[in-house]
Amino acid sequence: MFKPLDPLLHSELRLAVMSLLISVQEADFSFLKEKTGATAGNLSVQLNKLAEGGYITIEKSFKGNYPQTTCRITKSGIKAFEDYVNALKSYIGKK
Amino acid sequence: MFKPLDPLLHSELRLAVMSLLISVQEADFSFLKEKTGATAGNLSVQLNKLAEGGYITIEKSFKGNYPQTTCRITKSGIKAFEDYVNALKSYIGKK
DNA sequence: CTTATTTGGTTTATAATGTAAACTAGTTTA
DNA sequence: TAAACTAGTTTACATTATAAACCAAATAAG
Repeated sequence: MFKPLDPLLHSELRLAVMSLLISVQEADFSFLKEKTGATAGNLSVQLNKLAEGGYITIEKSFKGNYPQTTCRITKSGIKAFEDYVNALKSYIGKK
Repeated sequence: MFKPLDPLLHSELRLAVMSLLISVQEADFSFLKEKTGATAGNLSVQLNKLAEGGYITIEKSFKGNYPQTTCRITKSGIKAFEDYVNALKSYIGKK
């Protein structure tokens, strides 16, 4: 009847991040912060959860003098996102 | 960019309940429990939250000797569900 | 210079949420 | 009449989400 919803994706902020990363393939912390409107603290926590789950990679480097955190979605992240969307359709109907 | 997701609906079990009530218009506790696979305790809590939010009504009666809890979706519940689905599309793309 | 402000975050404390287990109240079956 | 079942509710705990506080360094202002 209802497919289970991956709890790692069933979160507004994490879902927004994944949605962005699917379309851009690479994004830094500030970009994600601006696009999602999240606070830095919350974003930091949620990015780490996605990374722990293997859905994204987090790479730290420097851009000029400032530190920079770059996120990319992984193969398994793309798969998980697609599965999540399909599961959702069992709840909301696939219009 | 991303529309906010109604937190009252952004819950696996509450979403499943709303999904069922949209299609059947009326359902008793046992029916919802069976279809969602939820535990009775969890279902009880989540139904009350939906009722507090005005998304469903809960009516208590007796069916034979047994107590019976009947749920119906409200106008505002239908609206909220539709809004939620539309908001979701800003995250997952409207395939 | 040196102090304030900004960038780019992380850590931590608290509030909100979700869930199962335990409980209530009564009914049916053996 | 005792065990098991229906139909839930309450409660306690674990998980999650979020903002506030913090940190380190860079830049800007006086």
